[in-house]
Amino acid sequence: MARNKEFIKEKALEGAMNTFWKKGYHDTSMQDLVDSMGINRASLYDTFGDKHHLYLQSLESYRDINQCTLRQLIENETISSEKIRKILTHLVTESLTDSENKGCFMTNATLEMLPHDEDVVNVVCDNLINMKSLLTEIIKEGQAKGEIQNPASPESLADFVQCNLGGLRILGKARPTTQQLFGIIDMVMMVLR
Amino acid sequence: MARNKEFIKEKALEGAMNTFWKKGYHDTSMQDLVDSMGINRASLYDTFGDKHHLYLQSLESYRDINQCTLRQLIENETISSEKIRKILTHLVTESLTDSENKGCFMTNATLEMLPHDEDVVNVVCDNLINMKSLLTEIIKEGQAKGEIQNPASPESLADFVQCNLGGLRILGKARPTTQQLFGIIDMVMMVLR
DNA sequence: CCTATTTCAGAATAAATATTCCAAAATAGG
DNA sequence: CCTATTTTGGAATATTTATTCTGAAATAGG
Repeated sequence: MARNKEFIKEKALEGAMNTFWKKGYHDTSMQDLVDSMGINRASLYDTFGDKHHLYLQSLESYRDINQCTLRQLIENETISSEKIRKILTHLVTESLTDSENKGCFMTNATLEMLPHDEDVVNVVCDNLINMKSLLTEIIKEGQAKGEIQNPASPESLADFVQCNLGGLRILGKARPTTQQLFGIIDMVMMVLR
Repeated sequence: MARNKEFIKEKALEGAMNTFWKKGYHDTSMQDLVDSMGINRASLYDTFGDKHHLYLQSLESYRDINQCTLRQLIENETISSEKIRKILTHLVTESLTDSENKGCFMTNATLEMLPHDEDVVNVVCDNLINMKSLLTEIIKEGQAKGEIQNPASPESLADFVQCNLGGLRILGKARPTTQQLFGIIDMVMMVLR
């Protein structure tokens, strides 16, 4: 029995996510958020809480979207090693084509907010664990089917792939060349064999 | 024919470097810098220019110190592949032992300031090029001596190692385990063979 | 010992910041 | 149509910010 919101929460959150993604936490002002979310100051505080709480919700939203995108990306691929390649290629392609070159919000958040922000630590570690278990699963399956012949443990190989995903994110920020990034992918794939 | 400075420029710059390293550019206030550098506001502006200029000098200083440390680290090692291992191990050890877990200033700067800050782009790319040529040199030498048997081009292998150095920096921030990071080193060394 | 010049200490400034407040607008249920 | 309740717009507030200014302190060279 009252007035209705004039905006869609998810749309507004998407605006916040893009701004935090592009500018990071400390360089984003509430004014930036008011602009990019397309809602009023009071509505912002009322619906999302303060800046830090909104940042957390943005990061969690990014994590969910990303996990979902990745799983969709590989669901129709039958060869396990090719699943890994698709994940790596997806990241590299994103790095090379994003005109704003924002990188990965999760990685950006890791380097900006860790180790001091406990809340962000939780989201980042949660994401890292999810990602690792996805990779481990794929690798385990690949070893069983003989598509991945490296005899190291699936966990170790997953760590290795995850390390390279992070490294590609960094290199992707610093005027990378296409061949440089795809060369690294080939090298990683060679390791899995 | 005038008053002398009451501080040592290099010492003051070291204080600034540590603060920017720990907190990043945007979360560091001039007050933080006045405190950590142990000098007066007016002296700071007079000697180092504004905040951005001071940041640049701090980053350049970090780059120089780091390059120097790395070259010293490997100068007494005769086996090329072991030089690479020493570089990787040095980074991991630093990540695991730094009580503040600051990570690498250069990597932090890359994710915080790129792609928009042209001045930082220059320092970062310069450092990346230096690092790559160091790695390439070592790998080329190792291949010639048969200590590195992977037949890929030294440049590609250098890219690969550099990618993993970056990845380790990220993983090193998020509650890593010792075995996880050293496991990745073993995997990278296995690739070089 | 002067004095020209630089450094220093901290107050002053002006802009940006995150957050709160208040009154007007909207609306769902009676 | 009321009215209780929520949302909204934007002004208000109180910090914090980077930078500049002013005048006193120090000192090297004459």
